Amino acid sequence: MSNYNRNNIPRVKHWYDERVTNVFDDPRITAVGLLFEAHAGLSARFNAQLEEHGLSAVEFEVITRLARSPGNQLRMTDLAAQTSLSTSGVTRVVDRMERDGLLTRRACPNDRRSSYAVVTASGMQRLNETLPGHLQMIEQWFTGQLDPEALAALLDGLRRVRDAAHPCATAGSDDVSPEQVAATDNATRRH
Amino acid sequence: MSNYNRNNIPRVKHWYDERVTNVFDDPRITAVGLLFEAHAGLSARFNAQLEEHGLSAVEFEVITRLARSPGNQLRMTDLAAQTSLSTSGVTRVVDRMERDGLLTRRACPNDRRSSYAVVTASGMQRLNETLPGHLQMIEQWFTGQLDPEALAALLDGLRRVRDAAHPCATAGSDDVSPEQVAATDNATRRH
DNA sequence: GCCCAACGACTGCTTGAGCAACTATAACCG
DNA sequence: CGGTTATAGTTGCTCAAGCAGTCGTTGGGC
Repeated sequence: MSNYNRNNIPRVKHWYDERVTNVFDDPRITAVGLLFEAHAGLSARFNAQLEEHGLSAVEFEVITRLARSPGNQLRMTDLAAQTSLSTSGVTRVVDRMERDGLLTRRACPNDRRSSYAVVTASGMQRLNETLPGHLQMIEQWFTGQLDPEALAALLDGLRRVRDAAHPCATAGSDDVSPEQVAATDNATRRH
Repeated sequence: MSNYNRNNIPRVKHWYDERVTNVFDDPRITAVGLLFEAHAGLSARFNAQLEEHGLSAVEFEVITRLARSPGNQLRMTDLAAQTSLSTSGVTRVVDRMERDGLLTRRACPNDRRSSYAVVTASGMQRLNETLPGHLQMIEQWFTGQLDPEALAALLDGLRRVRDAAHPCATAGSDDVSPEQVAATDNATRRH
């Protein structure tokens, strides 16, 4: 370590003004803050709308992921891998949603250890009631805030960050090969 | 195909390919997924590094926000407004951090209802140990993933989404007038 | 000065999520 | 086959966080 970088803060790049008033007001922190606050803000908006339909964010994610899977079903483990939940978390969400009639468990014919979570007719109906409003919220607070080029740039940047940082979230899906999943999964999934 | 949009999903716009394979694979959902997965991925990376220094994400946010406030202190309520926590949540985080010697409570001289949370010397030291690695993580997984223009575009887009959707989070800070805070706060803060 | 509404912080209770331990099944291997 | 190991899911325990209710304090109206 030479002496052009006396403080032990990593060397800054040149995409921001170096004259910072306070060490803790680092532009990198601000950048992260921007992403996190955007996320928090959207979450809050979405939660409010989802709650009107009696769904929490995780329940909505679960039912959506099931609904777009073949047969409207997914094995518990695959569901856990696709969501931000642990397997025990999935057990409990499915418990609640089964109690509420949105989902059912179905035994897996080939493997008696596995069971599928399946969306019921009532669950599909709930989703159909919820989704239009949800898409509207997305347009209102997210995609509609930017013109097409800016949005494309934003999504492009997000995709790159996601690809770099995200510890995999598409197990059991058809658009990702299982080997690819197995390779990256479980390494950094949970802190 | 005359009846290709018989479901009640709102009509899609034109910044993406309209030929979707599945109603639930709407590009708007994908866009949100991108943002949320980027957030989740970064969170996981950051948490891992913070945990090495014995800090949770909220604790790090708390101590950072205190450290960049005048006097390394903030009233409990203002701290709550700046973080994603409720006031009772702040009470408990500060409890834990006080127990761990990172923070102290200090009575407010003018208002005996209020109390300040103050960073201790030990807390500042912990922060100084943690911060360099944290900034390095940000560069590694976020800002360093993109060239300057792409990053600027990303941040610009995020800023606009944040400004639209975020229900205020800078109370008690000097860069925002208190009236401005009071006006937007509490309206949509918590679901 | 007195009263009452507003405010700041704290506490009891509940909920949701993760980890670790456990059970049942499957796969592998000799 | 019989035994060992790995996998799928569930359950007990713990912990963090929010809501609602409480207590002390403040400040405005009279």
